[in-house]
Amino acid sequence: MLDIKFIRENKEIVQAGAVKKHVDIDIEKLIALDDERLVILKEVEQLRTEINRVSNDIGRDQDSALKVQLIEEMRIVKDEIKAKEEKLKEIIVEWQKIMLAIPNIPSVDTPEGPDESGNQVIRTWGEKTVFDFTPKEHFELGKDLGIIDTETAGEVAGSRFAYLKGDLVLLQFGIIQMCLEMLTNKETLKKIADDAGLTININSFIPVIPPVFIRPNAQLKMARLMKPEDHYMFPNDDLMLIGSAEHTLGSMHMDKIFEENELPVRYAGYSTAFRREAGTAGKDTNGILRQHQFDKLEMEVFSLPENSMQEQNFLVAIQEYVLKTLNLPYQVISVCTGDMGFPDSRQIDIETWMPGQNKYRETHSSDSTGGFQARRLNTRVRRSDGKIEHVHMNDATVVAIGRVLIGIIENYQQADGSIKIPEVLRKYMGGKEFIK
RNA sequence: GGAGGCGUGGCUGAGUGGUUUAAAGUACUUGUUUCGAAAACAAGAGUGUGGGAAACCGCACCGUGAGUUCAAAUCUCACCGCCUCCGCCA
Repeated sequence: MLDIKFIRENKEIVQAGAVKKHVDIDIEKLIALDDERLVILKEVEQLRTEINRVSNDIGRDQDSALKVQLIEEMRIVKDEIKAKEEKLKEIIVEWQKIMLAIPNIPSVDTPEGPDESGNQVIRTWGEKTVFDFTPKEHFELGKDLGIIDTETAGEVAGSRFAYLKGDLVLLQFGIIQMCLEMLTNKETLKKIADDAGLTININSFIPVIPPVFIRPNAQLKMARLMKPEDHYMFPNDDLMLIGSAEHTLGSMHMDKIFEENELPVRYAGYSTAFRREAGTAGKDTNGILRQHQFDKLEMEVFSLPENSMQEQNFLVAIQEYVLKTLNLPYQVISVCTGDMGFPDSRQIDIETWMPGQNKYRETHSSDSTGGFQARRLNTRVRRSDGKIEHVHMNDATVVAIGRVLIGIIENYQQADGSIKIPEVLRKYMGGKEFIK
């Protein structure tokens, strides 16, 4: 959510931002409603002042005849307030509807574009893996090795589910373990920041296993995956399944105030993510690229406003460090206005080279939301001079399990159909060199 | 799932319808004192919102939402959360 004062003073910027994001909003209507809101608010407050003043007199007064008369008068004022408040309520309902529908404004360095075709490659790293045979896709390798079983999962749970088995499971937990060690090691974090040319406060990440259920009310404040059909809903319990750990990490501090010296607060949340994938029927149906259920390690950072841009650069540097450590070729993408998330001011994605498909596929995302989510969540910081303002929030993938596994399977595949285990992960797999 | 209790500012905690502008303590900020600190003493200070250049003024906020009343932290109802006990359970 944006600040109504900011909207009033910068309506051209807000309108232009929405147009770039292809979101329809009616700012003129909002401002007209807001004018009306302020007028009635003032009237209600004036009437209330009168009631407060007279009621105090009534409590103090001993003259019972006068009392009866004043009470009678106040009864009329009360009815007047009631009528005005009802009107006010109607206006606020309409007002909020528009406020919630206004997207965050894209940063100046965000490329403009209609959809993902407008995304720009910022940089690439690593050479595309070279094979002296024709590389296969992950689902074929996975099936032959008995480590991915989508057929049984299809019968048991339906499409877009899978059984991951054997060494692939050990590989998953090895990756997670490696990443958690990295995120809780100040020296490693400092090295990553230094290499990226960032001078930032190195608070290590706090590992979290968050709830996978969330109240729709809290989810609305995160402003993420907003269409109801994107989520698994449990109306009997007023709950929904999260689409990312971000949903329950970001809402951890709603209605809370940080002290300036606590920030940045960084979390690394490990959870299963659930997505209905409505409207993607027929897309990426093979294997584990696009699943209803996948595990993910996600970063969520609360920072001072002036540091949030650096913070996003840091998160991207961490993502690149992970891929470099695994020696997976990738490209970094600046996501354009037509493709970026509703609450984002700047979105950076990373696409990892998938030789089986012969293309880069999205494996990481990094969202800078500025104060947009924090305003909805009412998450603030008390500065050292006592002033209170909204924090800035960043979230970013460390590893999305299905997709990073595909990256390893396809890039590390051997002519005989086995998969070489990246050296850094072998210590988590009993020293094993190959999955075969 | 059943029974009981509780929810007040950063924290502790008083307040059961009307000079309550939410007591007091603590933590916090500033000052006095000191070579410096501690201690002591003094003063200041909640959040949001509307108006104002500012000083300041108004309104709202005691888990959330409705209601009763001239007047609600206080009474009523619903919901949420926490605690204790019982039941069930990895």
